[in-house]
Amino acid sequence: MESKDLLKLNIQTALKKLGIDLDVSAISVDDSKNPEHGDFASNIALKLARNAGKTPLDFAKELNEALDKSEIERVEIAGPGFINFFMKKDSLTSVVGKIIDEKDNYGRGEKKNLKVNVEFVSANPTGDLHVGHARGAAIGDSISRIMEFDGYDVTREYYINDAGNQIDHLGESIRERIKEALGLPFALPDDGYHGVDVINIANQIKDELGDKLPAFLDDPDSFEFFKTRGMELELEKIRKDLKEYRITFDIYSSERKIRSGNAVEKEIDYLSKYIYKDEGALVLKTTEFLDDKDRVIVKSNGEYTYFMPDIVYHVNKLSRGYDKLIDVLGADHHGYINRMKSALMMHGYSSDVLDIELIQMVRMMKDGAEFKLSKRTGNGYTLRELCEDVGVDAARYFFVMRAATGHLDFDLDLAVKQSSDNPVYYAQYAHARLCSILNSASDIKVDKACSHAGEASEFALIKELAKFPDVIKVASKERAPYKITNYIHDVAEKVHGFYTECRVIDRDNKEVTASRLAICLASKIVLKNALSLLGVSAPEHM
RNA sequence: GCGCUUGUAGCUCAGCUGGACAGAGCAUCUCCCUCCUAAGGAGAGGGUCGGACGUUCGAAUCGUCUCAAGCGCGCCA
Repeated sequence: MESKDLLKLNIQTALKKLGIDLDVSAISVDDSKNPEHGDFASNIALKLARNAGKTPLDFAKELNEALDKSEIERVEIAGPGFINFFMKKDSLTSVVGKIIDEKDNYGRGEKKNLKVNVEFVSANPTGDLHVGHARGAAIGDSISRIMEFDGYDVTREYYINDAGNQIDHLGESIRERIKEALGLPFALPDDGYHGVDVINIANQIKDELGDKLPAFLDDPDSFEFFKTRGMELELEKIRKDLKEYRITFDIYSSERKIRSGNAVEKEIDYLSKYIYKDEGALVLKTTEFLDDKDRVIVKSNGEYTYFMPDIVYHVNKLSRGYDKLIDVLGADHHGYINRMKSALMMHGYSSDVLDIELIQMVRMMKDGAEFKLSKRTGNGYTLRELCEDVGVDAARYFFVMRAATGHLDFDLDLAVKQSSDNPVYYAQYAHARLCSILNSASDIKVDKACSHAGEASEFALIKELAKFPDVIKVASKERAPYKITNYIHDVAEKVHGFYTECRVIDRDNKEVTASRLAICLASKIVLKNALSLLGVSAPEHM
C-alpha cells in the first residue's frame, strides 16, 4: 500500500482513540504543494474540530499525539490547523520496488466484474473519417483503455447507421458514378456524395462487376447491391484508418440487424403505456422522466424517427448484459441525453446506466489560422491525412490533452515540432532518456529498495510515481483521459529534473548508482504505462 | 424565450465533492553542456480567477442574479 493510504489508516486509528469513528474515504490527505508543508497534509482537524467542540489547533495536537509514528519522521501543525506530515524516507521509497515488481500492472485497478460498453466513432460508412471524428475516436478509445486498466470489462462498439437514407444516397451516388464511368448518361443526386472517395469506390465496384455491366444496371437488385457493397468498402476503409490510429472495435453493430425481426414493433409494444397518438404520429412520454418535451417516435407517415430505432439499439446493448453504457457523442447531441435516459428508465433501468460523454468541436490551427480542408480532395481534412501529417502519437495525444467538454484548438505546427514545446515529445524524450541510461548500465543490478535516495529531485519524482494509481482511479471515474496527459507531463517534468540534478551512472559509487537506476526503471515503467493508456508509443530511442 | 457547455496570466489550458501565497505549457527576458540524449534544466516578469451579491473561520471552487461566447430546443439524423 502506498504511503498516503497508510497514513489515512493511521489517522483513522488515531481518531478512534479520540472517540471518532470515520470512514477512510472521509479522511482527506493531500500531497503537499509546498515542500515546507511536508510530504502530505491533512485538513482533518479543521473539518472535525467544530463538532468535537475544540479549536482546530487543539484538535490537531491531540490527534498528533494519537498517531503511530513508525512511518512518520515528524509532524507540524501549521496555519489554522493543517497537519503536515514529514515521512520517513523508507516509507516514501518503498513504492519504487513495488513498481519494478508489478511492471505493466503497476496502477492497475482491482477487477470489478462490471461490464461496460463504450460506443464511439459510429460514423456513417459513406465516406472517409475526418478530423471531426478523430477527437471522439481518441477519447473513446482512451476511456476504454483507462477503464480496462482500472479493472472494468470493456467492450468497444461501433454502431453502423445502415438503415437510413444516407445509405440510399450512397447507393445512388455509386450507381451514377458507374454510369458516368461507362459513358452513359448520369445524374448525381443533390444530396448524394460527391467526393473522390466515392468515385474510387464506384470504380472498384465497376471492376468487380466487369462484363456484367452495363446489363446489371437494369437488374432490380442492382441498387441494393450498390448500397451494401459500397457500404462494405467504405467500412473497410474506415476500419483500416482506425487500425492505423490504433483503434480496434470488438463489435460492429448494424442498425439493419438491430431492426430485424420486428424488433422495433416489439419495442413500441413494450413502451405502449408511455405512448400516445398526436395528429397521426406516435409520441413517447419522455416527460414522465427526465425530458422537458415528449418525443415523436413514429411520424404520421408511418416512418420511424431516428430516436425510435436508437432506443431499440440501446435496449439491445443492455440486454447483452452490460452494467453500464457509455456513448461518446458530439456536443451537439446534448439534447439527446435526457430523452434516451428517459426511454431506458421506462425499461426500469436507472438513469445512470447510460453515460453520454459529449465531445466539443475541434479547430485545426495552422499558421495561426483555422485549417479546414484537405489539400488533396477539397473536402474535409481526413483522419488519414492528419496521421500522415503529424503522426498517430501526436494526433492522439493532442486530441485527449484537454477536457472533452471544452473546445480544442489543435495546433498542427506544434504537433510536428520535434522539441520540448511539443508535449508529446517532452514526454517521449523523458522515456527515451531513461532507456538510454538503463541501457548504458545494463550490467549493474538495480537496488529495488532505492536505499540511497537523498536528493530533493529524487523524492519529487518518487512521490509523483506514487500518485499513478490514484490518477487512474480518477481518470476512470470521470472518464477523463486528459488527466493522464496532465500526469504524464508532471512525471516527465520530474524525470528531467532528476536527470539534470542527479548523475545516475557513477562507476565509483555502485550503491548510489544502483539506487538511482531503480528510480529510472520505475519511472520508465510508469511513463510507458501511462502513455499506453492513450495509445501513444514510448520510444526507447529518439 | 428555455436548456446545456464555456468564461482563470499576452495565447492555449489545469485547478472546481471549499482550505495554507491561484498553477502549467507557449510567448518574453537571464543563466546552465569536460559528464548517462541541451528534443533538457534553473530563475524572472506577467492574474481585480467575466461581474455583483450571498453562505462560510475560509470561495476560482457552493448558491442567487447578471454580462459575454458556442451549441441545442423538428413528425432531421
